Amino acid sequence: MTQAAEVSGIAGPGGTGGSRRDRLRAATIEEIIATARRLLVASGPEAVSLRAIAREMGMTAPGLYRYFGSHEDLIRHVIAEIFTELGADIHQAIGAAVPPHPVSGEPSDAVRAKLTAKMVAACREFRRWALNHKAEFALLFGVPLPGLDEARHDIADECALAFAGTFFTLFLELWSKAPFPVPEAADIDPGLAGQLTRYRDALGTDIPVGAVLTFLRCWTVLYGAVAMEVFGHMRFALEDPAPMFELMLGDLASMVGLRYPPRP
Amino acid sequence: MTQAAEVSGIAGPGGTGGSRRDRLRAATIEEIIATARRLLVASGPEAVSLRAIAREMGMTAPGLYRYFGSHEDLIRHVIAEIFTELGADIHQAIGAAVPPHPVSGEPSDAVRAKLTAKMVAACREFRRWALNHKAEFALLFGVPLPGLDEARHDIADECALAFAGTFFTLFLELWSKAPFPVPEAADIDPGLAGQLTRYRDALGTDIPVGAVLTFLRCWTVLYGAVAMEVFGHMRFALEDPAPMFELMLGDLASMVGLRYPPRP
DNA sequence: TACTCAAGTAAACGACGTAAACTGAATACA
DNA sequence: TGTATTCAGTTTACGTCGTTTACTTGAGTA
Repeated sequence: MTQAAEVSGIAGPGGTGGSRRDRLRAATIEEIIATARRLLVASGPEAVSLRAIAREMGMTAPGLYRYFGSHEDLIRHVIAEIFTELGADIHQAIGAAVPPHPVSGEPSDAVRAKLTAKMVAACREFRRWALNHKAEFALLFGVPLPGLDEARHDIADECALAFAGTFFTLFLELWSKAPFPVPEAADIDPGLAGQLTRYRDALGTDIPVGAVLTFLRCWTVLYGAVAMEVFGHMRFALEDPAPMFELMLGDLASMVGLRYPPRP
Repeated sequence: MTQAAEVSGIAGPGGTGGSRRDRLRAATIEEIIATARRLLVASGPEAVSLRAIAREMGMTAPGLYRYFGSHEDLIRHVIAEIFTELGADIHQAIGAAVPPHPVSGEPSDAVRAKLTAKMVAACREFRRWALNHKAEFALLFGVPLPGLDEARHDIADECALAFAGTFFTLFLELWSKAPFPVPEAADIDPGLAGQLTRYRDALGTDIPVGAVLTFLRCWTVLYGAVAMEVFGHMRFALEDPAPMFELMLGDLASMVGLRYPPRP
């Protein structure tokens, strides 16, 4: 009966639009996630329902329970994939960064110019991606899915950590090639120092805790600026926050001993 | 029939729990919003459905359409009320602020100490409220309801603007009682300067656009720190971000020419 | 050839937002 | 005083959703 229905289209894919997957091959987790992402991008977060995904794949919603324990479980896998992709995207932007103009002066000036270009490229790419992928950004960096208190640890958190690593790797490069002053460990609140030490050890590096602190402060500032703009919480004052983002890049640069915009 | 059902409880409020409102009086918008808020606080944002609100009030969901055009319309009124309440809350915290210890030295030091205490109190109260009202904070400052692009202007935006006024009033006080250096108007990107001028004029003050810029940068930093913490996006590194918030208060203070923590 | 099992489907449950039609009481007007 | 209108809902219904349960089907295997 099922196959009869499948064949009953008068010829060719028939009236349903031809987007049904091959009935003789099982679906894969990757296909499901890819379909969910297409729906997310095309029609926003609330369009990513099990029924819509299944419809898009030519199957029915309960079938998806073979692959995911729940709707939320599926979404968390989507989040994980987006984190990974965004990380790679920013990684590539860092690699492609070049200083805006050749630098005269001492060799260390050239190094700093290159590092500044990388940092600016990473932050700009983060903002650019966020503004071009608002629904995805909201999923990754907006209010979390389950509850606001729950402390889970799943694949999405895993990938979030890896994503943070993208920025942290850049930060390490800044630190190693052009060290900058950071708070003394002795000057940091003991409770905070302990947490920072744990995080540093989890990262597997040996930079001072003060540097880890600086990293997190940079990340907070960057997150605030981008989230504010993407979520439209700046529209009460500003139509186009782009110039303010550039100013914030200057703040960020000075936190890591660089200068932006550079002296021409 | 309706009234018979109302009376059919064996005696007293009966089995439904006694939370039904008086059938002889019409509901009011305020009652509906208050009921929605109770549900929001008690059971999170997804619990605030028209059916649940109506149930709680002893009526049926379509009846609410007499008062609101849609579920979203109702929620936006809830948001507006929360904005107003939060503004009043912070306003009160500012009024109650006192410097941590008596200040010796010049009179201007006492003024600065008082201003610092107010600023710190306002920011701390914002964070405290956010952490104690996560669901409400998410509604106000998370990803907006309709879409991420739409530019609407309704009662919620009205109240958001008024809420910003709470912080801006404080900022004006800081500026007038202890002026601090701000960017020169000539040094600001022309496009940004134009936007800042418009916003300043809408606010009805005559402070320099550089001061408006400083205000918005402070707000961005504060928003970033609090949103990050409330949404749990810092948990990948830190369990308790409270000490980092205190550090950020120091950054904020220095942006407005104050010092925090103060020299003892 | 019969058995097992993965990968689904079909039907159903209780939620949800919303639309349309209807009802009973209060009010306005002749 | 009687009648028309309006208010404040209710009833019913539609299509959506996540999820559960029971059933089917085709492929691989003992």
